[in-house]
Amino acid sequence: MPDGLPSTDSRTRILDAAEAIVRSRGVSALTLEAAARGAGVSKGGLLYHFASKEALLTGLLGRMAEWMQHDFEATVASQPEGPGRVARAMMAWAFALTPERVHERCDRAAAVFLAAFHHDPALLGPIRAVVTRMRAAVAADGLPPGHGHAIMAAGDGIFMARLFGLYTPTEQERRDLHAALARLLEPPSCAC
Amino acid sequence: MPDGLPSTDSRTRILDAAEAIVRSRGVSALTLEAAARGAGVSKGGLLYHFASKEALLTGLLGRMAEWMQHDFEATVASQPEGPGRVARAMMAWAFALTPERVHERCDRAAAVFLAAFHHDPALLGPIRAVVTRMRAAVAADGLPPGHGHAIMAAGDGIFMARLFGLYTPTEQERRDLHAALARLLEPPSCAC
DNA sequence: GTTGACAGACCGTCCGGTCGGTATAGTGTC
DNA sequence: GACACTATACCGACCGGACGGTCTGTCAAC
Repeated sequence: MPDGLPSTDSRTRILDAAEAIVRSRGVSALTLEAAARGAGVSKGGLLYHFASKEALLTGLLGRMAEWMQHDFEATVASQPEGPGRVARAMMAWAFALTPERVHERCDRAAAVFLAAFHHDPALLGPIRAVVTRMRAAVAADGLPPGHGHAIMAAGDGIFMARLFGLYTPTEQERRDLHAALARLLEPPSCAC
Repeated sequence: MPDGLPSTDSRTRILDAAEAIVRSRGVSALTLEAAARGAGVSKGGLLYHFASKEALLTGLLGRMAEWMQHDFEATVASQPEGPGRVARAMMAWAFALTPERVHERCDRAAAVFLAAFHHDPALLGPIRAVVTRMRAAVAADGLPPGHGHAIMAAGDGIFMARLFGLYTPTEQERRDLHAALARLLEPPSCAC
């Protein structure tokens, strides 16, 4: 056959299909049969690769945790060294100039989050580990205490807004938000 | 009979029980039977008051939206007038001195959020309306653009962290976070 | 002929929702 | 005040469908 889209291995296709289902039709639509159909395999085929629904979700989360870790590290590495480096990376991560990529990542993460959390909150363990590492990196960033965490919390907040579809900031609002948070990267105002 | 705890009306008891189930055992444990048992009525009794599961969730959300609106307005009213009043209220709301009350509200909101969202994201409509009003109030607050929204986003972020159990800031971290965000309430630093 | 990679019929359970019933309180009416 | 009727609040057996998971079968490749 001519190599088309389904040339990737079944495992990956199943994970992609599961993610797509949650994104488009919600957590409650993620059934084994639906994921199998989306990946072009039968239910039995899916269960051959993932022995249970929990295994499927674990696979989804593992992939995402790994990707988060790598992507975050890469973003930090792309920032110039010096105090606030990690915080700047955080802002670049959350407010990158190309919103499409941010939204893509955001939506995928949201889908995996919700699906795993609904099945069993304990499944979020790998994500918690990544977040803990991020928080540690932010805290040891050379900024005054709390500043990095404030930026991170704000990033989480707009993530959540998107997760639940609470609101979508306009481009201008995003820029203003970015500018406001950037103040936290500067040294505290002098007392003049 | 001596008026004891179950003196409240069944409707309220059912809503309370549903909330409690989601908080203690997760969204997937919220079944009509479980909620009925928790409220001390039968499944038929529950369905007498809430004709469907969706009606139950709508009731839960309506109650919470109403409470959010009232509580937020009261917090704003408790702040001194002037620029940044709404933003200060936001901070007081998210970082009140008594974490127990914040956590209580936070956990209840989280439970309702998740349950409704899982059933049908469209159910969050009333919450979206409240959030939209809050954002409008924050934007017309007299602060430089973006500053209020940054504070609000940070509050949302720590809410989400608690929602998913990602991390729990220590008391010191909360104070530092508060101090950092408080900088956004001050006029931008002078250029000295 | 053995193994890896599936297919798909089937089963048990669970859950939302229906429905016929019941106890109690209130209301008209003679 | 006895009786019929109605409405409210609730009970719980039952149904139908969906879903996770099992199991047997298939089939090409080595």
